[in-house]
Amino acid sequence: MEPIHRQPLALQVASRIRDLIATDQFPPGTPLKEVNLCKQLSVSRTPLREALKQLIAEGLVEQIPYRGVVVCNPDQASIEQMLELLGALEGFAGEMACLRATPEEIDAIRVLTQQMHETYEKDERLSYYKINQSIHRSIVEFSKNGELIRSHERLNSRLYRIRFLSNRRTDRCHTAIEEHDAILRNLEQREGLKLNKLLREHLGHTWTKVKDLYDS
Amino acid sequence: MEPIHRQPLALQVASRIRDLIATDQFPPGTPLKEVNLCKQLSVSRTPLREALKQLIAEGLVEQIPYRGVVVCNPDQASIEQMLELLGALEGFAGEMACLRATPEEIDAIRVLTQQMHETYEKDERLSYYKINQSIHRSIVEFSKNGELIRSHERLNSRLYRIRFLSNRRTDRCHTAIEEHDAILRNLEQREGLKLNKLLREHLGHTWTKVKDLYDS
DNA sequence: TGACGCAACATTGAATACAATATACAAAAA
DNA sequence: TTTTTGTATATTGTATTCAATGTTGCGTCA
Repeated sequence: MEPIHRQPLALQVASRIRDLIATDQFPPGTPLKEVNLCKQLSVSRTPLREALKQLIAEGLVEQIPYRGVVVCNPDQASIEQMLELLGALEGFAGEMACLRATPEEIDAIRVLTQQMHETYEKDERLSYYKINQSIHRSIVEFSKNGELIRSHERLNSRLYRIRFLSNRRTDRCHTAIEEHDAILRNLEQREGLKLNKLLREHLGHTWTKVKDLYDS
Repeated sequence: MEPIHRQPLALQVASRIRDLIATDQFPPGTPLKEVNLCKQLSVSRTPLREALKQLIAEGLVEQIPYRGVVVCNPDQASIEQMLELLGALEGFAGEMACLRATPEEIDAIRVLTQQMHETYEKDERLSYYKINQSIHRSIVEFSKNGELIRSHERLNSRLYRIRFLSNRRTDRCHTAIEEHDAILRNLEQREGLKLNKLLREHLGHTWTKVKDLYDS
């Protein structure tokens, strides 16, 4: 039988705060005062503090001794570095996926890419964004490397907000679609090295879009 | 002016436990019982629990609800995946280092490589191990990507113990030395792609050595 | 008028107390 | 003898309390 998974309160609290940051309800710089949050979330300070410790370890918030915890406001350089690393991770994952993905898994990517086209045509920003994320996450999963999957997940969650804002506010661009077609093709043909390069460049383009958002 | 860095108790506790795990004083499977550790470290449960939360986030220990925290005992598959990822990170770091390292920084690698030779000849295992670690850490630093540096640091700390044991118990092998010479050469000549490949292979060889240790 | 110092307040850091849950062992029944 | 069940104990999960530290604002003195 499938065992029942329990969620300690601290983990639930951490997830909640993570979402609040990702959706910009807690924008960068927001001070996370313990007593306030306790009341809002109806938990006591101990599990809240443990949740904050976890978010600190994830790099989503930062703590200054005796000054409290605030939502991180990564500068351009940090975001560039994060995207550079994300590109390296996804590129490597793609390379491994070419070796390890099953035909059925590649089919799944094909379906998602098709859906991406449709949402792009209809200019459905949110769906487009989520499908895009699914594709990238799937490729990483198909690398079959659990450590890689977790590392990618953590880093991606820190970039979620900024990419979300970028997707919503910048003009849609067709090159991203074309790149995804190329990604699919190279995955189908198991061209690991090319796919690696392609994914790294793809993330590089994401950076230029995010940068535009910052500069404006 | 450089601000004064304070160390909250929880961070100090986390560092201490990390060391205890790395040096095998808390071997895998050791249950980390809160009240015991409290007394041994002379702190109360709150900072200890916060420290444990951090170690959980790092993947060094795992927690089962209402069952406590135990030191992780990664199986062969996990270690292989971790080393595979570490290779990808270091390879990418090397590639970036070729673009960004200063001549002085490359000099530093040269010195370390020379020292490595000396400790190898004298069969000074511990020094050899530490210099080897320094070289790899330096290359990653010279990538000038803070995110990459931190990711590498975290993953490396989880592998510290197993690599330490491997270094101590397996025969020394000359290919590792030769590989380091090649690494230095390619860094000097800014051959990013070759260095990337080289570092990935180098970590792959580490895996075979660790695997031998497990199998015996 | 400006700067220094003191005091009150706010907030985090740490410790302790209490509740919930799991495990182990023993007793009783089949 | 074996299995089951209940109870005691140990351990974690959570809440509350106390202490340490930082900040702010006001008053006083130069």
